[in-house]
Amino acid sequence: MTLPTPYAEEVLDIVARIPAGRVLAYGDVARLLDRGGPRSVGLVMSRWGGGVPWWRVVRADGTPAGCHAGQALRRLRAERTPLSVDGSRVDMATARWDGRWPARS
DNA sequence: CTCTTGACGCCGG
DNA sequence: TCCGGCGCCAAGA
Repeated sequence: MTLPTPYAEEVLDIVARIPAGRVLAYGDVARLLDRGGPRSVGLVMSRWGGGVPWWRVVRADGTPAGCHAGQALRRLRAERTPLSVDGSRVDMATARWDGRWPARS
């Protein structure tokens, strides 16, 4: 297991800040960093995503990525992330994080 | 420097 | 809605 590259550190930092109950698409992370692309982010998550809330990063259409789909859906549901009616994907329209901290009461 | 590899995104059909 | 195809970008060989 090689150490995270500087770019990877930036990606992981963003992911670590996603509030519970909200999500980001791979492409969103890249745009917030204003660097790289969706695939680069995916590559980082596959190698070093284990230390951050990886289930809060999903595809642009709201479906969790790859082999962890089942696990991800479980966790998302557990933290009350808005899901589609059939529960198979995240409701991106309401769950997408804008990069700002949640409004507190 | 070139080529390949992905937990991706978008645009048709 | 569900595919297929092409573009995308960091990393490593």
